[in-house]
Amino acid sequence: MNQDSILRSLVADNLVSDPAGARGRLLHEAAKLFRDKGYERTTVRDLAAAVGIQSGSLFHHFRTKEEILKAVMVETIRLNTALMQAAVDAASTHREKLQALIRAELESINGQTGEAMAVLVFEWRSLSEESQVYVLELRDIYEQLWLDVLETLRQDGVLAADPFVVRRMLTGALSWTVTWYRPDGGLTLDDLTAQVVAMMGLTSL
Amino acid sequence: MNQDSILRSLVADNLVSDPAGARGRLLHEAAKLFRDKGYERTTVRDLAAAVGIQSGSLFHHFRTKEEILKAVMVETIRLNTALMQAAVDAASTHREKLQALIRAELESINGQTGEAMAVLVFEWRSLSEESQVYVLELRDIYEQLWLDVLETLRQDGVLAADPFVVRRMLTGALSWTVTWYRPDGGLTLDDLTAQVVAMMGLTSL
DNA sequence: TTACAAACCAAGCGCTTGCTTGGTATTGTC
DNA sequence: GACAATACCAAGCAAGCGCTTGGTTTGTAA
Repeated sequence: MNQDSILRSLVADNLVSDPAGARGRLLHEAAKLFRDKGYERTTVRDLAAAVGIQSGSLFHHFRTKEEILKAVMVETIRLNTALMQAAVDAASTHREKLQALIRAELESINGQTGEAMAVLVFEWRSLSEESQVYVLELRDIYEQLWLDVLETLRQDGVLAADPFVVRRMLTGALSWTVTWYRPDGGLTLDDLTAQVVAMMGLTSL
Repeated sequence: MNQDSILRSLVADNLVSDPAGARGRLLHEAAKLFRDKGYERTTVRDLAAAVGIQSGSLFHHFRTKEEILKAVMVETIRLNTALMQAAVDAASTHREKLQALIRAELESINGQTGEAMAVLVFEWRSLSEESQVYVLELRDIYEQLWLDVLETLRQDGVLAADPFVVRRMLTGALSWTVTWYRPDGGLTLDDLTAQVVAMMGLTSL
């Protein structure tokens, strides 16, 4: 299962919009705008212009502006949960599984889905409370993947800290890369992954 | 130099507003509102109401709404730079200096200045570009403190990763605590500091 | 060709926003 | 007690916002 086939499978199940379709294109542009300007500063006119339609026409596809934000977040989580699951499954040892997770999350944050991931981190408060509840449930599945792997490492005696705390620290550390990491800065994602592993004192893979 | 005397000294030098004064109170309330609702969602009417005046009266103290955001950020950085400097100076060994920095930053993020620190992290994009440049300069001083300490640890052979990358990872990890850490959750800030140190494999202090 | 729904446009409504204005209390100073 | 500076209020303006409306085009299938 490579990344493309995972995406296609999700599209087929209607869990993620086809990036080539009208809805998918809008969500992609919306993610870009939301990341660059913030949700509040992005107007429905901006969103409409980005896909070449009138602002009013947006409301044919989405009932409210917030529904667009929610869709961006929901689809991003769905895609990334699937990608993470695949990354874990592909790795064999516990340490490799962690490394695979770190690498995959860095990829999510700084690669194709980067805009949407940044939105997930920084535009959380712009979601209505009920949407937050829904998105949070999806996120729990995603988080459990991490916690399971970290727990095994703890039992192996490789990790000294609490898995729960470690995961939250890693969430922050990895999310934050979106604010400073640039692929063309002489540091590849593999390098970055290695740095994180080194920082945790787990270099001896 | 305890925290209170540091604050008083900054107030005396007019680098930070007196928390008891009109301006200081407004900035404190603004930080709270900006954190809770976001800068864009907070109206000048909200800000005025929080200190019991009319919205128009705000513009007697600040020329624009954005100037309020900028002031919150600038004063927070000034205060925290001084606090960090004191924390480093008070510690003796290299490891203790790092631990002191971590502890101090956790305190900043989750203690008294927590609202303002959260604003600094999450409302960055709402600053005008020229304000960003100014705030960034202040931040560099602050960051240099960290880099110096991390570099010594690297030379000691205790830290395997690049100080620059480590600092950025720590920035993310520590900032992120604002989204999940609650002092009443059975985990003290000392515990949390210990967890971070443990996560970095530096437990043997 | 006809029928019908999905996709879209042009216009604008009602409301909220940041900020301005002209004037009135309050405070500090000699 | 005079006088200015400071702090504030009450009212509202211009612009921009999310979203609605009524009508037109486009795509699809019999």
